[in-house]
Amino acid sequence: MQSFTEENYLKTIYYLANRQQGEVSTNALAEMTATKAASVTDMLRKLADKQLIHYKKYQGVRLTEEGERLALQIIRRHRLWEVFLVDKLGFRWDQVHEMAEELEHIRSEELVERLDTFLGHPQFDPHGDPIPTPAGQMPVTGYQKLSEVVVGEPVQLMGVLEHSTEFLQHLDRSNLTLGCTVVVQEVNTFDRSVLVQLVGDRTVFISYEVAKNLLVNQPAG
Amino acid sequence: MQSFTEENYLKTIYYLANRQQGEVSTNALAEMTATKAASVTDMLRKLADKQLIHYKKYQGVRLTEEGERLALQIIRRHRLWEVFLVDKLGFRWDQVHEMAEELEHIRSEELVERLDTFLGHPQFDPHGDPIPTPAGQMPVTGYQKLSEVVVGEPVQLMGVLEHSTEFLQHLDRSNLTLGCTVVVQEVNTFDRSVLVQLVGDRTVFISYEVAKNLLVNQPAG
DNA sequence: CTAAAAATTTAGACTTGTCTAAATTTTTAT
DNA sequence: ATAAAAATTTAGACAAGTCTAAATTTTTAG
Ligand SMILES: [Mn+2]
Ligand SMILES: [Mn+2]
Ligand SMILES: [Mn+2]
Ligand SMILES: [Mn+2]
Repeated sequence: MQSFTEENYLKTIYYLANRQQGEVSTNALAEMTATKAASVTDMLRKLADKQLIHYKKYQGVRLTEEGERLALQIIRRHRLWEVFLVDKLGFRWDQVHEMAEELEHIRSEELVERLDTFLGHPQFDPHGDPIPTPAGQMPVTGYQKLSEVVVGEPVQLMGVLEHSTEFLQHLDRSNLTLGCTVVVQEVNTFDRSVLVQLVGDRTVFISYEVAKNLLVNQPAG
Repeated sequence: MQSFTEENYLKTIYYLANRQQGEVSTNALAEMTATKAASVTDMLRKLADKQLIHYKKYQGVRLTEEGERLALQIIRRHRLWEVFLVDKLGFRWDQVHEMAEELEHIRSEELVERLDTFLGHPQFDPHGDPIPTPAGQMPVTGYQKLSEVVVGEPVQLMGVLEHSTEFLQHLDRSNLTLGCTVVVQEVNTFDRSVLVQLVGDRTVFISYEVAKNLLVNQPAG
């Protein structure tokens, strides 16, 4: 049984490992968890003792199989609670992350599985992130960033890489919602901003900063 | 902002104060929280510093107005989550207490109020306990114990005083569900056990140990 | 290759909530 | 009324998780 803190470290290691190559560094963890490197080192020793991470001093860290299984379980809980908060309680997608940060630590296998059933076995959370399976597998999605899409290709908005309230509210104000279809009309080489056609709606200007945080999917075909 | 531990102490003080007269003792708190008296003393000093309790050394403890408001807020959350677990997720009434012990500490005013709305503003939890108002008022119920009901009076089963899994499952096995109407047919003076007629069903034998933990209401009239 | 910079770990300390053992206060019983 | 018992508090300690400052190791640059 892990503490809240240990669970948060596991989850953070998982995220960092999946957005760089190779081992996760002490400093990266310190920044992400808003603590100091010395504190991270202490925790890494503890997680290594519990066989949840592979850890060699000065060499960075990697989850063990068991550690990854636990991390995915926590992410599953987080994302299911986010679906609950949006679908059932009517929160907006920019309001739910902090509450899910607490709810994800509620410990009961049966609670999570009943919640999953109650929600209709959703595949994605309100931000388009895939929900890991009960067995601890992360579904793979073949999404690419909107910033990499070529002119003329109709694509569907499937997810976001940035989860801050500010970013999500900015998307709302731009009428960009998950599932909507867009066509890139123009890419400015100077600042890499793009002009997109919201199918059945208006045209929207999207900065590179925003475009590189939007995930899209080619519609079938 | 209080820690989980502080919240649990406040809740426990509230419960103990409402089932005895006057001040709550250090030992009673130690037993209820499964800690030692010395630990309780330390916490009482902290809660007194925060003005959540009235505390004089050796003289027992009493909630301040603010302390009571917080205690009732926590009890409100606990009971609403229990309703959610039973009504929405389909748990049995004997399965939900432990999960609610964790869920009650999730901090978000808006979450609780949206949950309340989602559940249809329930007045009672799955054990018949009244749900405190958002403003922190505990509704009063004029229930009496089944052990005090006289022969011949039809009464309705409204709540339980004991919440253990064993007790609740025992009631299930006896076909005693909240809301059912019963008539006491016989009271054995020797052991105070009672024989009751389950209206529209069979006759059930109820020991004093069980009867004194069942709360009933006179049906209108 | 080697010295400076950067990253990481170690040492020692603090906070929260807990404990045991000892001291103190209150209650109970003769 | 007073001694014994019971309840409570104090003293000193510990584990978890954090911090700052100092020491160590690795990386980077010249
Ligand atoms: Mn989130
Ligand atoms: Mn999410
Ligand atoms: Mn309960
Ligand atoms: Mn209850």
